[in-house]
Amino acid sequence: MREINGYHHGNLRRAIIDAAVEAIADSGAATWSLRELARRAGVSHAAPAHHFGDKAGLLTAVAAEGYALFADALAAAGDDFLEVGTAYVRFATEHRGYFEVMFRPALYRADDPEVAAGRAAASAILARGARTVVGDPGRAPMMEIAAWSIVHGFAELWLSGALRDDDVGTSPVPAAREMLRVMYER
Amino acid sequence: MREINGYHHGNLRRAIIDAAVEAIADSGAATWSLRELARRAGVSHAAPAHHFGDKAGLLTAVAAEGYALFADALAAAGDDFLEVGTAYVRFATEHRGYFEVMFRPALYRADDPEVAAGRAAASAILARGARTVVGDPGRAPMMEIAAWSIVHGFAELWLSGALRDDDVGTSPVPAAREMLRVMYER
DNA sequence: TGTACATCAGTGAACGCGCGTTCACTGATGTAC
DNA sequence: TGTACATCAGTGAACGCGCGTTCACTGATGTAC
Repeated sequence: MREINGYHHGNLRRAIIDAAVEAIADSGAATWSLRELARRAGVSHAAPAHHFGDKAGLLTAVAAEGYALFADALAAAGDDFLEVGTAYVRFATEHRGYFEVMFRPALYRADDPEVAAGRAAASAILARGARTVVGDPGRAPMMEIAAWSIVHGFAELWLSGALRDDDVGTSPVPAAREMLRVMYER
Repeated sequence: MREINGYHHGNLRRAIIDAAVEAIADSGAATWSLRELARRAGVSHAAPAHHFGDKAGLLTAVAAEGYALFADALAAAGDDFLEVGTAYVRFATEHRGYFEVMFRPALYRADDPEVAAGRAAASAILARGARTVVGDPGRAPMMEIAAWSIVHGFAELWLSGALRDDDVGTSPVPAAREMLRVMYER
């Protein structure tokens, strides 16, 4: 798997998080045990607890890292909501391991400061993008929630397989872009 | 709990499903064991396996019943998408135990015929409603997916607690109706 | 109406297993002198 | 440069526990005669 130079792993924390994200993408956030994850990462079964305490601690780290990556991905898309919204769906589908944890706060410690900061950053960038498709400013708050809902809903529906029969299953990102274009382009 | 007349429970299947839906609404679909559920339902620990085989079997029954209830709830809302969409969010928030299972097909046997029938029924009613807010017929397929995404996304965001800071948390149904009005009313 | 029997929903003891947790230990690395 | 020591990431054996599963049994109900 990863190179191991001697007794110390060097990147055990990294290896465990990567294994967790991979396992979640494969089969959900709750199907595996810490021991199974340790096997997957090729480390001793006591290592995950050593670094993260318990499963919630590990998933808190996954959520924190996920929100940071998510904020970066949205920021890189610019201001235009068609681009930001497409980036939202791209992140969800290409990093479903992170995404599935991030939006299931019962799995982790949602009040963790690093998680909260990442979530706030992502939320601000998304809201900025959403403002570009809000017409009447009096309707802004609801239009922003609608914009968030549409990209989030598309992502969740695709991840759950619900859109697989609608010729959207194979390439969610272009389909999402097309949906946003049809919906928002004037 | 429920009345038990003698040795035979009479409604053990019902009691187990109800306990499952309640447990899922409380803390997610994967946090409990069949033994814990049996304790909750006040039956012997072997009873769930007796009726459903395993957890996937039980969750298949939950999904099947959920889709049937869901289709009924959507049908009762009529044709107007503002009503159907609002009913979608109402069902998700008032029956989150069912809803959370229905859209996580990894938890159950998604190819179960009863599940498939209920899902098809619900989908048809939702699509009929969505057609009332599609403008240009050439854009219909994508507009229908957008309409589904917006109500599904709102429901998921509310259930995950993501909208709790936006003054939407306490009463999701009126907020959803308002969102749909702002988005779709001409 | 009464008896005998088949059926089957539900029970509860027993099992082997994988789990999280604990804890003494290992050994690589950094620092003081 | 060399030695001694502290630190700490990571190990692996051992534990008690709750789990799913099995299986012989219980007892309520329906049916045949």
